Amino acid sequence: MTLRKSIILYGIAMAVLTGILKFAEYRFYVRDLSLELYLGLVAVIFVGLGIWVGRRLTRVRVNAPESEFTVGEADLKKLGITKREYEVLGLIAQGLSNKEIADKLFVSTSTIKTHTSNLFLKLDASRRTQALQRAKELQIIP
Amino acid sequence: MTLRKSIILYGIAMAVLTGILKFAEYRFYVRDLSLELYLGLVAVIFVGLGIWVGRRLTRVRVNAPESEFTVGEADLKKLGITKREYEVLGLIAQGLSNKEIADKLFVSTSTIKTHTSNLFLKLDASRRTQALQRAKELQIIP
DNA sequence: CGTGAATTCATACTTTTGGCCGATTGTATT
DNA sequence: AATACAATCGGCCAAAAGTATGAATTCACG
Repeated sequence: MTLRKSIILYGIAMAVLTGILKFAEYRFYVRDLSLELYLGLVAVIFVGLGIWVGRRLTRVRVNAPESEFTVGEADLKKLGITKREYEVLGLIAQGLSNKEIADKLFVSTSTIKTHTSNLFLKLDASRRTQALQRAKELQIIP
Repeated sequence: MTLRKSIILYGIAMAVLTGILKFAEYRFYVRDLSLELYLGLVAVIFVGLGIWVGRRLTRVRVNAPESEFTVGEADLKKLGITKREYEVLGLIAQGLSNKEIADKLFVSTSTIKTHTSNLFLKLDASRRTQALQRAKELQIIP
């Protein structure tokens, strides 16, 4: 998707360049604008284009560190953490109690306890705060 | 510092532009390169300049969020959190139990419980996980 | 020197959490 | 059909955490 966008982008850039050069060719015969003004216009246009391209390029580099929270679904599988367990983990991170989590997910506290117990096994923790710490280390939560 | 760099940057850009326009004025009389080639050269130069400027601009935006961590000692005072309490808060964030914290600080668990209770009051929390969440919100812990 | 804040500790009680058992249901997968 | 696993629930007990209250000590500051 990003690759395709780049291709389209460069295609547009080439088209614009060609168009400007064609216009320049036309200008070569007509010549009623001052050359300085003309060059200034071209310069401004291409500076703008350059900024746009530059931001495109850096946006990739910028988004890379930002999206280091592609919530490693691979890590989740590697640890054997299920969807439901991960959901519960998130709510624990929000500071909710078992009761509150149970109410929010429309299940009993027993179920939440089972999920948390399994989470502790998989995260090698014995307290929720420890589980949060480990989960942060493993970068499976923000 | 960033402002000064920007000023210098724009100064250089203006100088280059002026220089190119002057050269163009000269070219207007000499005219031995094809206009297309000349325009292409200008375009390339200014695209490069644009990219450079664009990256400068984005780099500022990138570095800003990185340095957003200054353990707001002002916030601590505003909340009335003491040094010892903050110390305990940090150990809670590391996933330690009251007993472990007590051992690490060479005090009794009673003391830790008192500190945590006071922390909960000041952070408007009633659980350690909730306290951690609030503390993160207030940016007094990473 | 007194005052207030911080730190320390204890006791008693309630709530929450965690560990350990077992069990049922539904849904894929083989 | 048989197996595996996710999700659900319950009970029981113990440990940890949290609440309330009171009190002793230390230490900075006016």
